[in-house]
Amino acid sequence: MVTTSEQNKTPLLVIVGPTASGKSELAVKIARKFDGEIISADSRQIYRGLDIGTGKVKGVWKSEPPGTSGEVRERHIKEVTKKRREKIFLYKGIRHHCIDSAPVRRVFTVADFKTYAERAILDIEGREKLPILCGGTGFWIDAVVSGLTLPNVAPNPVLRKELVRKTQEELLDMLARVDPVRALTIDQKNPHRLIRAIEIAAALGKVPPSSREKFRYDLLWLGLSRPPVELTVRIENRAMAMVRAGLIEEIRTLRKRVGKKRIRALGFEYRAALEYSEGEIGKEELIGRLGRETRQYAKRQTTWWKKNMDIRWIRRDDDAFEIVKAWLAARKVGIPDAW
RNA sequence: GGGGGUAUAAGCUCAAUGGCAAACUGUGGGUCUCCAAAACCCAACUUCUAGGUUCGAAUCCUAGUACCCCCG
Repeated sequence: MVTTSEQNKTPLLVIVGPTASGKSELAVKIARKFDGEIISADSRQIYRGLDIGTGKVKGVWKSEPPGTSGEVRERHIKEVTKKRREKIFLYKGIRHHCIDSAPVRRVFTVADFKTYAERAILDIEGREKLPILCGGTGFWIDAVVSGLTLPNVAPNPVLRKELVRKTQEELLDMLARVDPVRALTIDQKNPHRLIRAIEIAAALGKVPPSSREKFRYDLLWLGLSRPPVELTVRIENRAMAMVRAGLIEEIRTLRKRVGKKRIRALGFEYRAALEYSEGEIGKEELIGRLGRETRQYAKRQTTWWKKNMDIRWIRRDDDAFEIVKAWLAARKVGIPDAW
């Protein structure tokens, strides 16, 4: 039997698609069929308390039955006692990772996600299950699967506070002085990026060149696409469903825990819902905005994935099953490149 | 019936001493080394209608149309 390099790598199924395309449900179906676990790649479902506005699946937290996790027995008794009631997030019987992993108050970054997701993949691999990375945040997915190396510089709130007061020109000047190379390649009118680059340069002297690690995974990219009209309808329905499901109540609960500024940073649904709960806009406008802004977002997502030629776009669940089946079979036999 | 006012992009708010018709929202396309549902970039579409004055009109003049206000 031919052993290919692909076989030595961890298999990783990646499922992408615009919001409201139904990729979460597809991922669950695939997980059930092929014995997998899901890693959510969603920059906001990572937070506890953001459920309705993020379209989080209605899973439940359950204590892991004793003995399920092999490593638990290996641990020292004391530690076992402390950690014995490890909780897992289950939806339709499928374990989900990277959901409810951080408090809203904290800012969870791509770098954090990369760490968490990689740990989850190892964990799933240890249980000999198929890891399925599924979500709408393209940047987060790429950071994990394409091995994007992020400079090891944590956000510096003190420096940022100082920098946000500066104009875009001043920021560009500052960056040009410390790192003229990066100043040329950067999105020069984008204050966010300028601040981040200055922050990195302040810590490391200059911004390291963008680099990619070697591929560690044997990837299968699946993209769930919908005809534009159908997606629009799904998005409109989703907007109304969100309000009906209690988006406003969710905002009120959040308001007790964090300030308005933080809520606004949690995405357009939360910005709009906040304005509604403050009486600044009516219900009709709220729903209208949710629909419109979701459509715009879906477009940005599509733009992100457009250039990724590895994605196999499918429309029906059955097509996805076929492709996954063939991929797994090929791995077993050792066909180097089934596609 | 008489008097006064307003009219600028698909929409809304609305800018332009008689001198290249802007901004906002939306729409379409795009960017991406740590808040990425974020932030940013590019593009297309406009002066109510018809005349007149002028080298040149969104702007000044005349008439019309629509809407608003006041007096009958």
